[in-house]
Amino acid sequence: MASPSGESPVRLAAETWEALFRAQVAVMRRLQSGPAFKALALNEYDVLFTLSRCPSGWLRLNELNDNVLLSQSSLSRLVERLEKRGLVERMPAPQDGRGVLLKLTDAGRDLQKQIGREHVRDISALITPALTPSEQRELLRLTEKLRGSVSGH
Amino acid sequence: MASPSGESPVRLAAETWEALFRAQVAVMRRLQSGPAFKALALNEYDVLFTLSRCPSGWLRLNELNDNVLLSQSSLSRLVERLEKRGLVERMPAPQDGRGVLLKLTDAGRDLQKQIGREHVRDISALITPALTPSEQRELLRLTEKLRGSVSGH
DNA sequence: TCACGATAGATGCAAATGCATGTAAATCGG
DNA sequence: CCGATTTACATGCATTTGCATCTATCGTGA
Repeated sequence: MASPSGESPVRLAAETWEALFRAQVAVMRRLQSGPAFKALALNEYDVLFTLSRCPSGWLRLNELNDNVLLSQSSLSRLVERLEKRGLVERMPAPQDGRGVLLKLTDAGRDLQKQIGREHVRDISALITPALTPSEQRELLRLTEKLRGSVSGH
Repeated sequence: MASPSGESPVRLAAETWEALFRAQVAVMRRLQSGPAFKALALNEYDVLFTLSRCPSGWLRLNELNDNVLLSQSSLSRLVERLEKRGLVERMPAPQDGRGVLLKLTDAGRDLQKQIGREHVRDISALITPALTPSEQRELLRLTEKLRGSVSGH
């Protein structure tokens, strides 16, 4: 408890991260206990979700890896599993002989949509009673700003 | 892209969670690439950290499990590993014959402090340039509020 | 053009994780 | 007080993960 947070900038930053991380754990723990995660693990759903948001439909494996908290090799095998289950499709990258392009199959898109709907419902049930719309917008703004600063080198 | 976020409450909540989660992933990815995580995996450090913050020094295994994003069985084995490495000590719970109490050993406390220092430095280097102190305080407040609402049933 | 270093992804292997289940102790209902 | 249910933690086993390494391709400088 007790976070004076009027102290050193270093301490404030650490407390802020700690709070962000714990909130993420608390929400995630609740989400994972729901039925939406039976069919697909978090990281697997995350890959389908990211692909579903991709405008061109195709995404490079290494780009995917920036979004997901997984090592390169684990992502490689995760995608291999998704392919075996018929949820994603692979294609060698046209401009780069090393690369691999990924996209959702129809089955993958359907599954993502279905889980996504449940997911959104669960999230809303957790967030809406916790924060006012105005607070949510502020949290959205701050976390986007943080992410932009951190991943944009 | 495009998050008008003036739409439905459900959509706003989902976008807020998405942003929070991605920010967490982005920061965590950077932290894990640092040298502070060589000695100890995230979840292992997290256990030592939580124990270090515990006022009485002793913590029940199931209480620990609320803080960490791990299944009960995984936490059980993680603690077993930490004990084998001499970082934590176990004790049967006095009031409850089923329970197990945990505390840091001196070696565990030292290691936590050492990694914690590096950790705080890395976090500060990521957060401080991203958000003003005032923004950090607001993010801290919002995430603590969210966590309180979610974990407090 | 070609040797060299960097990058994308795959793979062997050991370690970590989760699910289902087991054991023991606590709690509850009658 | 006793049997049934629940809770806390441990364990067997299959799956997932990460590290180190490998192969193939790309980019670069001489």
